[in-house]
Amino acid sequence: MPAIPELEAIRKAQILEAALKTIATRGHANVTMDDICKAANLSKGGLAHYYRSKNDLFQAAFQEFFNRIFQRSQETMSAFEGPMDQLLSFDWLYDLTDPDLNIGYPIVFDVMSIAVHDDTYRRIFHDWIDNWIVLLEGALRKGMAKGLFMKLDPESTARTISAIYQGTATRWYLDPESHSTEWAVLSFKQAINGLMQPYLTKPRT
Amino acid sequence: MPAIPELEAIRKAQILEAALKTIATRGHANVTMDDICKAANLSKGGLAHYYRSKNDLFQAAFQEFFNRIFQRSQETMSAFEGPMDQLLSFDWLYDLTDPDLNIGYPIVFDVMSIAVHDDTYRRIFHDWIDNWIVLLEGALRKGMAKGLFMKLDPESTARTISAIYQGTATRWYLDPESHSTEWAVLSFKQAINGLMQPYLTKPRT
Amino acid sequence: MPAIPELEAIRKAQILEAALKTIATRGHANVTMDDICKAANLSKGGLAHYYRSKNDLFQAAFQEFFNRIFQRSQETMSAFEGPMDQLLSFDWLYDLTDPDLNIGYPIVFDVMSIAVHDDTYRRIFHDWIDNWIVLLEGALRKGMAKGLFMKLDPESTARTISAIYQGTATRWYLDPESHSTEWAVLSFKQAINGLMQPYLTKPRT
Amino acid sequence: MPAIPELEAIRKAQILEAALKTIATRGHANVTMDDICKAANLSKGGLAHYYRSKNDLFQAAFQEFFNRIFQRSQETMSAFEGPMDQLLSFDWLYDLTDPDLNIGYPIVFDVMSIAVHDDTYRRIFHDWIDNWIVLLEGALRKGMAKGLFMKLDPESTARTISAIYQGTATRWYLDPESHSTEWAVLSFKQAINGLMQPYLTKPRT
DNA sequence: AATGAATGAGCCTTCATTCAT
DNA sequence: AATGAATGAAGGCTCATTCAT
Repeated sequence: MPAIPELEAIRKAQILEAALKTIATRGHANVTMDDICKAANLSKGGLAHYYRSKNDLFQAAFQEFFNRIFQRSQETMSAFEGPMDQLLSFDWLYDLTDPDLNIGYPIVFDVMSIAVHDDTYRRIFHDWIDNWIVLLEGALRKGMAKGLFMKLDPESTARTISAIYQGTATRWYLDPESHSTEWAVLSFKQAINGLMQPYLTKPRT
Repeated sequence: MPAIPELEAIRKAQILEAALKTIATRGHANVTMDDICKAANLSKGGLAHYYRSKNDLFQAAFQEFFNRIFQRSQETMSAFEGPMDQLLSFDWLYDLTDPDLNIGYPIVFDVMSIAVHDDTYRRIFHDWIDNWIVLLEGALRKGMAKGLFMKLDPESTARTISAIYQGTATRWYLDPESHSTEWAVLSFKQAINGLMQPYLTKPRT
Repeated sequence: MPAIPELEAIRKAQILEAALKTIATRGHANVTMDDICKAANLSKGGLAHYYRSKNDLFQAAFQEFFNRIFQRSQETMSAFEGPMDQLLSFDWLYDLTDPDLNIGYPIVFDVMSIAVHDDTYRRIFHDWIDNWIVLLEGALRKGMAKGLFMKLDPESTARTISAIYQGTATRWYLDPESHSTEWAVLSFKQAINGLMQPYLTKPRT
Repeated sequence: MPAIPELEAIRKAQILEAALKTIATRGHANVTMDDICKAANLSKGGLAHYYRSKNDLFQAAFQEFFNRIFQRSQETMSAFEGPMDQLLSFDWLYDLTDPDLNIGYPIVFDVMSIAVHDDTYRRIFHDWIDNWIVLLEGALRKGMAKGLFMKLDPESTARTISAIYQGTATRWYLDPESHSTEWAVLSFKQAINGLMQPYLTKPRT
């Protein structure tokens, strides 16, 4: 009978937060359990009480991160009405003052590099993408229904849009001197332009 | 007075090859010097004779990889004449039977995740991108000069194109079940459509 | 003012039982306090309330075991009348369906191996042996008085008998495929034959 | 190409020696790898170079011990001619100044207690016993052939003799105050008396 | 009386690096 | 040039014990 019933949830949140912050700061390969203990103000044993192993903790932390990001994406998107505005709502990705994003880019790069060799992480990555796709698909379907967008396969198109977002954001994050926010936003707009209004173009084969 | 003057070059190539293969297979964070020794058919001491430290070796290996990739990009591109064909020549990225690419994706993911926390690797990544940009820029300038492409800032456009390539290729590699090669190629074509022939479109603001 | 006055005794019995079962199953070196807690359906703190330390608990458990075994030995022996029958009554040692014996062999092996390096356990072992000796001595004295056994030093002879019992039982337990119960019983009978009726033999020097 | 080809054998012997000495002194459950490193004058890494894990090392050490003991038994026995003298030759077991025996008793107790829960150790124990049995069987067969001993099943009888040896030696070692060497030797002689010359007795049923 | 959260020392193992040969 | 023996620091994990509730 725990004195504080929510203690476990509190501690786990505290630990995951510490883990994400530490991993984002140093990179998952350079993070020790001790680092996380210090960041979480807990002893080794205390941490072990909540997460059996480093692997367990890391997976939980990454999962937690993507849950959070999905939540944010959903909220931000639903703040807009127009389908194109919804697609463009993801320019919140270009704001490093956002605490989620601040840790977000390092985390995403870590997950991708791990996913190459670890199916569990690959799954985590897939799930995040798939969730993202569902959001984009919604906007696309609405836009197509309203005749704003050309009728294309919504899922495929959503995947393209999401890939372009990630491609440009990656550059923007890793080499901001050569890739300004303006460049990123414009690149995206131009690219989906060709995607969403192709009836205006002479399509190349 | 070495018996075989080129021995050093031979050994270094042998070691770098072993390192790249091993890193690509297991991920840089999981590779030990012993792994590389075995792959290179050399002893610890033998390896140490050519690369002072793990860090030195890894940097040299990653650098070697990007040199190779740049070489390949350049060669492949110059096999084409038309500017658009040159831009599209990078669909060799979608062939995992290519030995460079087979290790390429894991290496790139590793480099990006390290680059977040290590300026040396960030520089390696930058340089690769910049080299790539120069190639793309060349095709763009030619296309613009010939009136095939709208006149835009060539560097900025090259960066966009390269980012889109990487964005779609990333998805294609990490989740091939949901991202077919056809999807990747088509996504790219549609995206640069909006980019390269905007005079055919009513640009959105 | 405890609600149930016998609670302490109940809990201690419950804990000792759990400890013995667990130690017998896994070996004392592999048993954690947590293992015992689970077996006893008690929490760490609950257990600590009754036994200050692991060492305390283990000693109490081993002591409890030997008390129980002595009790059993005494009871079984007194079910017989004839001195030789009493000596032979210890063939209850060859019945692993007996719950005491089931845990008994592992416990005895553990105690002996600990006793080598720990005087407290050595004492526990000694006391058990001495108690056993007293029982055997009784039968021997009676047999000698009745003229059934040759007159020898009763204690020394009791120790020999007990040692032979343990020697054969050890083999029987650790390698039953090569040491059948019949072998054990017969070995014992033959051995004490030479011991108890030496007047029938031409003693060797 | 090692400078000293026998280095591995030397180091392994040195490590096994250190391990046996340490285990015998403190008991296997209380021995750390560090203890053994110190006793072997090697660093942790140096030790790991020769034995992958604690488990590996311990098994090798115990195996080494029993090999040595068997060797000794064989040599000692073959120094005698007469079958009975050969059976009695094992009274070298009652000499703790013997360096093998000094560590031998603790090792044997450890092995038995581990064997209860670990089949590998059970096997080690079995093999030792079986080797011992072969030696004793040889003497028995010879004695039976010469008409010195009653004709019994040699293996079964050898097992009885060996069990009695171990039974009495165990007491002698663990409680020397109550079990003198004289007691042990005499106990053994009397016991096998009943075993080997039963034609002189009125066998009990 | 009893819980279980928390501590922190201790241990096994891994591994980059050094160095004698 | 090359080997591989040896070092020792560092990390993940276990676990007996303590203590607030």
